[in-house]
Amino acid sequence: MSLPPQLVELAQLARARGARATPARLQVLSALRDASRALSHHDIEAALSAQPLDRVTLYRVLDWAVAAGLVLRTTDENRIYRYSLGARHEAHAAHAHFNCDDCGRVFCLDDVAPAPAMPAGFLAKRVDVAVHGRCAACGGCATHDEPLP
Amino acid sequence: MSLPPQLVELAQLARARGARATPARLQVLSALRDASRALSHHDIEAALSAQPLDRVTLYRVLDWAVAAGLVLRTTDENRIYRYSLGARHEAHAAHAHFNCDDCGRVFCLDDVAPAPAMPAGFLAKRVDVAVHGRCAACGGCATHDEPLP
DNA sequence: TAACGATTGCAACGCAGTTGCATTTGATGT
DNA sequence: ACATCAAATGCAACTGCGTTGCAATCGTTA
Repeated sequence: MSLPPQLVELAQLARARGARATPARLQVLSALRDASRALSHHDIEAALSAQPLDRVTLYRVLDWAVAAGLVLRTTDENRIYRYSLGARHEAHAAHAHFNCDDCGRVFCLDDVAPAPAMPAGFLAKRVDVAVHGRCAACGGCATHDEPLP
Repeated sequence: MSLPPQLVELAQLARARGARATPARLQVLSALRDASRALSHHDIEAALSAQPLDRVTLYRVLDWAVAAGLVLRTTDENRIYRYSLGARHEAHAAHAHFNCDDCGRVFCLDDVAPAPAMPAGFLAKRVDVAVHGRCAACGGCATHDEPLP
């Protein structure tokens, strides 16, 4: 069983996490990698329509990928999960994300924003910073494209 | 049909917005006012179990209250709406919220955090800062939880 | 108080995500 | 190459939040 070249890398990713490199996983990861935006469950189903995947299997593959740290899951404004390939962000005391309004992708920002001042008596445990705008790939400010993280 | 004193104020609120001061609305607003935390649909149903309200009516009352700016609706980590009595916050270029992990209430922070540094080519349009922790009413500073580093 | 339109209750629906279980299959040891 | 077995899949049915359509009811205003 020789794998298409664009999938061997993904297969290694899966196996490196102690999981099987199944067609379902490779197809889903591949679809996410090729996507120009963060995909919903429906989007992925549509992208894989050539080789249909069971709804439940897709959910389980996505759960696995998120747990394995291969995929980032976000909740959009309509309370729908959207998935994008990307590194896991460990639980930080503070972390910052960039959400592209155009393609929906999520980027982890290296820079950690300082916590705003708290009113008296308030205890801040974690600060989530979500920056919304346009990423470089979508022409944020008409400069050079940056490679994806 | 005289109104209990604790409801007349709410009735005026409703009528001031061109809406009828119906029992359903007064009960829901009253429950939210008395709550020590942000309530989900279920929480409110439970709080009104003495005088049951149709599920749909509750959804519609809440939709109305949110649209009228009487109630703040947030989505919790499980993609469930939670409602709390409070003023509507208009769209800012940047705004900061404090979410209490204990009571679930949401507070608007006056202080606006500066945007973190953007990678080249990224355009930041809006920065949402969500601080999670414990509010003063829940004893934020009286605990031994680790503060931010 | 009568009338009208806003509001409610009911029933049925839609959709995202989950669970249980029998079957299949990728990786491993021989 | 082949047998093995836990991991992964597919199917079916289910849960739970939220919505829609419509007829009946009720708050407000004249």
